[in-house]
Amino acid sequence: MIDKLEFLLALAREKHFGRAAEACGVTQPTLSAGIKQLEESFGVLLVNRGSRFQDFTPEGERVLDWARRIVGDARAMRQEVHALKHGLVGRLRIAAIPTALAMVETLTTPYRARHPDVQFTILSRTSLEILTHLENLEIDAGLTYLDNEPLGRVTAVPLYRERYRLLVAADAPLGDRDAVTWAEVAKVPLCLLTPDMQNRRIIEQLLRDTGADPHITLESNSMILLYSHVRTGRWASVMPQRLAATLGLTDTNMLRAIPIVEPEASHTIGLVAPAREPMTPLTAALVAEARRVAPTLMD
Amino acid sequence: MIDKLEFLLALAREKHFGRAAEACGVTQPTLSAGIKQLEESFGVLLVNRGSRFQDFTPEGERVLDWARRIVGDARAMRQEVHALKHGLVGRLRIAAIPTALAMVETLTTPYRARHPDVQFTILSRTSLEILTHLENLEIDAGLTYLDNEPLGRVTAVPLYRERYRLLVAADAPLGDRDAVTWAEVAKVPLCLLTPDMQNRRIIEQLLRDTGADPHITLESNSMILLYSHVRTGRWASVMPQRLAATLGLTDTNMLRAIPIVEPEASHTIGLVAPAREPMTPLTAALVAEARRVAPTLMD
DNA sequence: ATCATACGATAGAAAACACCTATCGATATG
DNA sequence: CATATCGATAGGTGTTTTCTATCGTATGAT
Repeated sequence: MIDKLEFLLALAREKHFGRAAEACGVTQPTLSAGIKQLEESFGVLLVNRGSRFQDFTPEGERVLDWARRIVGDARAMRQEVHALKHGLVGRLRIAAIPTALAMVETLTTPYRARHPDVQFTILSRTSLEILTHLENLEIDAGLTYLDNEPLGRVTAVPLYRERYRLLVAADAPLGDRDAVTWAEVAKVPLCLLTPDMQNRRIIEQLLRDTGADPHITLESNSMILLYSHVRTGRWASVMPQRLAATLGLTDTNMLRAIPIVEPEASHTIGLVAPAREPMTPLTAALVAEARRVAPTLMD
Repeated sequence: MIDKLEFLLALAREKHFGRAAEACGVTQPTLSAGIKQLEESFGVLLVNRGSRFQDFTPEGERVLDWARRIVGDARAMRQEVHALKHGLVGRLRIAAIPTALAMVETLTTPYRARHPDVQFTILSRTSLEILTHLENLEIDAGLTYLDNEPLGRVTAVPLYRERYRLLVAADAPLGDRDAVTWAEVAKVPLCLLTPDMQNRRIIEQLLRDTGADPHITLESNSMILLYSHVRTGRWASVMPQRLAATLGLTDTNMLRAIPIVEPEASHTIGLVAPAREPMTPLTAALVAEARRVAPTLMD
């Protein structure tokens, strides 16, 4: 039964019987049969298919919702029992938005000190991807914006507030200022993340709110790429202050990190984890760690 | 997997492999094998047994906790999908403490008007039994005291407050009074419920608090039995006012229902249901009904 | 229109699994 | 010490699961 529900979850992820089967480690007929068995046991069609996967029926969506919960609970149960015997062992899968990647360390370092046998997989993802991956049980926790898009069924722990700075060479236009307005920033050619990133959309919105039409010279989904450009002092960018500090971009002779005002925008970033009660022990420990370090990060 | 968890739940209920197997509709070796498979899959012993069932290991208790949730969710899922197709159909299992039995009608009657295809099984149980049966998924909801013993993981809807009256013949001692004190009641021989009922313990405590040693002439776990005795006018009892009214005991020529004061004791009675989110559709509808009628019952 | 391709359903065989009956061994009970 | 009770074990049987191979259909390209 639970295996069949896993089939259904895989199908929801992959939207493709063959790939879903592969993800589950079974052949396509096996997965097809599994889905059909679910349908027969419920007496309802769950998947609309016409020679290929189309989508889920309303009933299918409901079952999917339950399946996420039941499968998640089953995994949490296994993990908890295992932890009772062997302590906290396993792999924690975390996803973070690019601008928060540098902050993951503030969680993982103390976590590892407490639980040295836990391994980490940390992925760079968009805020939307983080939420869907949380839903699909593909990650255990995420680091993302808490106050913008609706989060869904998650527990959130606020960690810090993202405030924006203009990173620019000291001898470039605006480079001598103690503060700049968004209207002024909008006139400078910028390196930013790609538009699928919420950070980019936030910044672009702030720029547009001034009435200007911002000019994005260079965009990338990789912070390393933006970093390497900005560090030369020949490119400007808008970055969260804390991130720029972590990257050492505020300490160079060439570069200045200038507070941007009017409005003094900020967004809360925090840890999100599935709203399961109780959580898996690994995740619970991460949330505990987050609550512990949050006071040292929030202002 | 889920079937095995059901085995475990049955074993927790019956504390006996053979009876648990019978309850699950399988033979004892099958159930034994199922438990053993769970143990092997977790790599931990779940049940302490030495030639017979003893108890659950700590790990077993944890698994049991998860099993309750997972099995409950699986059932809720089935019911919800079924309800999507066929509307609210099925059987609602309710347990109520004896003094609340007469109030069940205030929920079931409007419920049935809304959902005529739902059948009911209503059992008379002690407040403790109600809570364990809720835990074990043997009932869908209960009617019991909300403000005395700890309730556990349930959602509670207060329905009404139980206040106490002395039921006594008009020509008996105290029969002419407009109000009596608990101290006075303590001197009258009474018919009450058996001591496993919380109502009995509540009333007896109130009587003892006066310093007296109450005299219980007759006790029973059946309200019908108490009713038939009290109705003759030859026996006295202490009953919740609302119950006495429902039974018509306050309208006879012979009998009087006298408010008991000093202290003016009262206890909240309400609907309890498993704290599952979302609930099964049948249970959710019952809780909704309770919230609807509560204002008409509470004072 | 025709062909090629991708996708999911179906058929049939082999393997795995679950469940049963019968029985054993151990431990309480008289 | 005899007996009954309980749960584990053994062995056999029927079902279920899963595999490989193939089919039918829709889609897209030529």
